[in-house]
Amino acid sequence: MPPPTTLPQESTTRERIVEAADTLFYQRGFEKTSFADIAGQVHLSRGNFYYHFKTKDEILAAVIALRAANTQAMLQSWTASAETPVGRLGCFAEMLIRNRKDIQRYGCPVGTLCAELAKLAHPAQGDAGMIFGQFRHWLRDQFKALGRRADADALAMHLLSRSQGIAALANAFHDEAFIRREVAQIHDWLLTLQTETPAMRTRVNKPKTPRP
Amino acid sequence: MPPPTTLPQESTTRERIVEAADTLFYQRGFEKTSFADIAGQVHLSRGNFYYHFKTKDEILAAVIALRAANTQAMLQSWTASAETPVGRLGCFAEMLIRNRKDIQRYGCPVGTLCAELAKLAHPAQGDAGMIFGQFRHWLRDQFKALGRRADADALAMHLLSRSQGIAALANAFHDEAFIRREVAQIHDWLLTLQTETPAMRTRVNKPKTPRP
DNA sequence: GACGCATTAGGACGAATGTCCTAAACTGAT
DNA sequence: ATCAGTTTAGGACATTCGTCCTAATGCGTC
Repeated sequence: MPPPTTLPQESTTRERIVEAADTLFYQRGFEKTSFADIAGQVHLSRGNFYYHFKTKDEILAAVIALRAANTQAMLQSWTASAETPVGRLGCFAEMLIRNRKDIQRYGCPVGTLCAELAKLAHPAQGDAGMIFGQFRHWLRDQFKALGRRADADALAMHLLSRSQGIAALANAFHDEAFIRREVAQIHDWLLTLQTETPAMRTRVNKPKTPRP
Repeated sequence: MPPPTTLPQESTTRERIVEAADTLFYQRGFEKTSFADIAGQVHLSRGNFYYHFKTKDEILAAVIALRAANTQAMLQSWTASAETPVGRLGCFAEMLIRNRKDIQRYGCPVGTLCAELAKLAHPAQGDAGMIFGQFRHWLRDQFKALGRRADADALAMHLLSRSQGIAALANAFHDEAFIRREVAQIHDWLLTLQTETPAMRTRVNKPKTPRP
């Protein structure tokens, strides 16, 4: 068969492997998930993995790439689904509500993977961090659209940080009410940003409180 | 030898094992740290561990107990070292600055351990979470002393959550400036709490923004 | 039917792991 | 010096891991 410029459907099997690995890496962690675990989920023989993925790090790279693609799609859907920057930022916050059950059980998929890879000093650490970067840049764009050109990145990091903290504690305490309370706070904060006067903005810029 | 009511010095070796395990669990994670790793640090033979600790979970329990004791001591020192509740809460925030190097490399010791144990569905999950509980209750007491009797626990969870988010992102991005910026924000926020009027307090209580 | 290629199954291999046993070494009291 | 109890060293054990090899199978094309 001549090599097609675009992959045909190439990968029913490969995709199923990557999706199973994605789920297992999230639920059990990267290190704890073995070839046998993934093979069991996909009903494949263990040794057969060598055909699709020569090493475990290759699977990890594929999972990170999948998550990056899913993240990009999600960010685009948020961009399309809300008219205003505040509405879009609200979509980001609502993600914590939507995924609250998984978050309480397994934490944030991005945060826990980054933390694990950091401890392993794994080469893919930076690639995993780039998923955070996707959120960061998208959030930054929304804050810029809000008129917060100067401190858009700081605000993006702040909001991302808030979401990470909420996920971490919701996971540790299995506390759904806490998630809802904090997300409501974030919505309130976003509304104050929308209606803030330019004079209030400048106060927030460099070192002091972005009025979280 | 008759069993002394208080342990003598019982444990130079045992203490050294637990301290080495504590460090390694933090830097490499619980699963990734092996008996051989700890033995190497303490210059002991691997098999000898069976004498001191019959299973890896026993070492984990000892490490968690050690961390709980260290946490208690730290909280007491904060209580003693500052006159005002805001000053004490500031000590908590400053911990992020003091430990910024380790946090950037390995994340928060408590948060990353809880996250790992949650994924392993480990029985000691709740014990590790109790270290978060120590911080939570101490913070709650400080907010109560501030006059925030009604929403003290929510404020404690909020501040704890902020610190977790900061640690998570500082770890992912290796960004020291971000830590300093966010900690400065927290200090500013604490000052607003100190000077807030009772009228402003009530607005904050139940569901809406505790004016983070 | 025969060939070529992609895919699969099954297992071998060495290394590492947690656990456990046994014999030696050390220690203090008699 | 002897002895009992504590501590240590060294290695056995079964299991699991990531990796890798080889033979068989499926399948479309000639």
